[in-house]
Amino acid sequence: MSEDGGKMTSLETPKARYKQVAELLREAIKRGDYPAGSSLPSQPDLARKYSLNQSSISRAMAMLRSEGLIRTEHGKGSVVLEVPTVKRVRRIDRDYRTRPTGSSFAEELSKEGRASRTELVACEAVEAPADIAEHLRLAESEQALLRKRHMYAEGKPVQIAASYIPMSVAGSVDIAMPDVGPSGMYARIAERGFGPVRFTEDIEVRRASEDEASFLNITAGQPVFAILRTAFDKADRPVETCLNVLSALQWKLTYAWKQDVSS
Amino acid sequence: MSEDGGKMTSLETPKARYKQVAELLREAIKRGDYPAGSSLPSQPDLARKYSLNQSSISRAMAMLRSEGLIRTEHGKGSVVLEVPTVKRVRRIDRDYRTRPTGSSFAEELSKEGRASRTELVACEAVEAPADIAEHLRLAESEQALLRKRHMYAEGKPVQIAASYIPMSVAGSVDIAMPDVGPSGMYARIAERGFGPVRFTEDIEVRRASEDEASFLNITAGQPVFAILRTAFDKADRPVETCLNVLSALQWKLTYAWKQDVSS
DNA sequence: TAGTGGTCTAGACCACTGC
DNA sequence: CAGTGGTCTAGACCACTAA
Repeated sequence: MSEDGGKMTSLETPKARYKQVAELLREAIKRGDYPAGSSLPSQPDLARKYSLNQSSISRAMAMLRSEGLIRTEHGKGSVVLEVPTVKRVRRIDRDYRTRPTGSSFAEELSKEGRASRTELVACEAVEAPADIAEHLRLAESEQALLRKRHMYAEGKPVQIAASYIPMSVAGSVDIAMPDVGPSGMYARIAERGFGPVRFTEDIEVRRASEDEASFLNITAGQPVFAILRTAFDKADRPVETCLNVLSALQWKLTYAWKQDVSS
Repeated sequence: MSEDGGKMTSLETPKARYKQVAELLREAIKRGDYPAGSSLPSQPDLARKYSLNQSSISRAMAMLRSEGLIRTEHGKGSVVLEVPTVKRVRRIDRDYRTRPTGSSFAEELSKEGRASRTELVACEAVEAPADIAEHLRLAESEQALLRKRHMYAEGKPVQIAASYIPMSVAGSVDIAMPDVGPSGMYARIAERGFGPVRFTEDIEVRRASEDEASFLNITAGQPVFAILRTAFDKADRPVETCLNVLSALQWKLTYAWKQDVSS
């Protein structure tokens, strides 16, 4: 706290008062007065402090919430979130072999010295959602093997991953049984004669659903990356597609590749 | 209009009323009752229609605004925006030669049968912003040649592009003088001995500034892609970096590449 | 239970727009 | 000028959380 020791902090009116309150709180958070994980003062307290109505304070909080700075829980209060903006590196060049999609999640993080953990949430044959089915060119009612994982970095949830493989490619659910990483899956697929040689990644930004927000520890409606990677074999048949969902405001994506201009 | 012909539409209270109003308007927009470009009814009108206070209606509008569905102008009203979600394709494979970064903006669009236009906004030597300077590894106070463009698809603004080239690479401002596309620029740079062979693209999502929102015809604070592509020459020296800003909710990015797993 | 945040009203004032 | 949206208040009620 630098200049707001007293009870009264009169707000002038070049801008809306609730915006000024949001501004002050935003600065206080950046300054470290309210470190990540700590709670902001209650709305009645803030209302008294700034001589404002609770409604106005509530609007200020809504603003910070929509900026992804805080997370509010009914009956409890508002806690400050972390805004790490970490890099997620996906390399695309000729050096990659066994992991043609970029290194695996765990490896990317450990390279940066960050502990990580992956949790298998589901592994079963399902009817794929429409957009997935389209990418995999699934026939009517053809099922796909779904492997859904939750991924954590240093104990904190960061990504939801759902991999779909046509049952005609997977053969049976057993292919994923001794739990293996994505590179392992590609090896299994290759053994069955569907080795991937071409990849596409569609990057979309959309608003997080309630479920996604709850797991990722953000507020519903905040933008998330929905990255859909599809692998094709030599016959240009889609053999796997994987949907990754992660907070768009907290991660950067990096693509890198080499290219001879002369050739 | 399906079920709201009358004046009264009583709102039950499983959810907040302003959310229900937002929901109804959202559906009406999707249904086509309010086509893109048209205005919604005024807030007093809506307040009367739903027997609500103007404040509540205002909250509903704020919600639609934060979803990128409408754009509100003070004293005028709220107009419905378009939500195209068009694909922007960036290919990364060995077929690309003169345009190693993916085809040029104009070409991508024309491939989809969409008219496009590029407007040169600035072309001058400047002090580069800190993050740009870092990517270009600029020495203290070394200037860079800035080429800033505004890009339109079918008359509508879609992208802001700012290319920076170290003056030591560009030689002089003349290099960009007869206005050329990005491929042309790479050719010029190559003639001067700095042909790019390696590229990185950093994809970040952040909230649009007032200026960006104004040009892109979205609301300030809406998420935008900030894509920073950097080109390196054989000596691994950064020779150009280009920042593209475009609405994240209206565009998809696609990366595609080939990869021999066997090799 | 007391404290928290979320919603809503009735009424008010202001700033901006267009005529 | 009238009409628009943006803000704010005072007070109220509710739903949720914790002790």
